[in-house]
Amino acid sequence: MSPNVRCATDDLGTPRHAGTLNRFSRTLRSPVNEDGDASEDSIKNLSRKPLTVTGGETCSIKQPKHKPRCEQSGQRGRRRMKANDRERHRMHNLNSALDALRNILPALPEDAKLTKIETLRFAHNYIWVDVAVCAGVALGMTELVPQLHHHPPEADINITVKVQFFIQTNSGT
DNA sequence: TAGGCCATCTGGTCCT
DNA sequence: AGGACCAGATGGCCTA
Repeated sequence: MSPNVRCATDDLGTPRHAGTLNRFSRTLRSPVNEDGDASEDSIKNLSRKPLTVTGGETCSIKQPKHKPRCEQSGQRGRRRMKANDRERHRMHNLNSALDALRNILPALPEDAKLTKIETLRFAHNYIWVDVAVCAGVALGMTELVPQLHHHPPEADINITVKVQFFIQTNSGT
């Protein structure tokens, strides 16, 4: 089942998306593999240019951001570097999971890549409408099911609210 | 050029 | 003690 789910307009509250909803026509920002593997991206970013940073635990001078702020030596330094490594790996895993989620969402134009927040909101909407369709079928609201698939986002909100209301009002019978 | 998104570093907190 | 998780800070990249 692959309902024509769209992101609700109010789910994308950032000014960038407000009104236009043109995220699907956006060009691909980073060269992630077509398989959704972020490894290439990660490699690219690991080799980024040195950055500068202010402040720090014991260092107040500007230092490259993607290098340790302070000279990592001694046990403390080793622990910090190990922790950084784990954190990097953890975030890569998180990104892999997001890519997997992107891959199972309804097809998008090839040059579009949902951002993290868009992916989560899209998935949320996708699940919600899917549940609403199942509930509508189960409750005999067959006239609403096609609308769930074909109405614009604004209508989706109204319909899902209607379904929710219907479920609530009929749950006791 | 501003704003959005992102990766990374970092210190803090909680848990085992 | 060490690992997992989190949030803040920072700066690069990209698009409008």
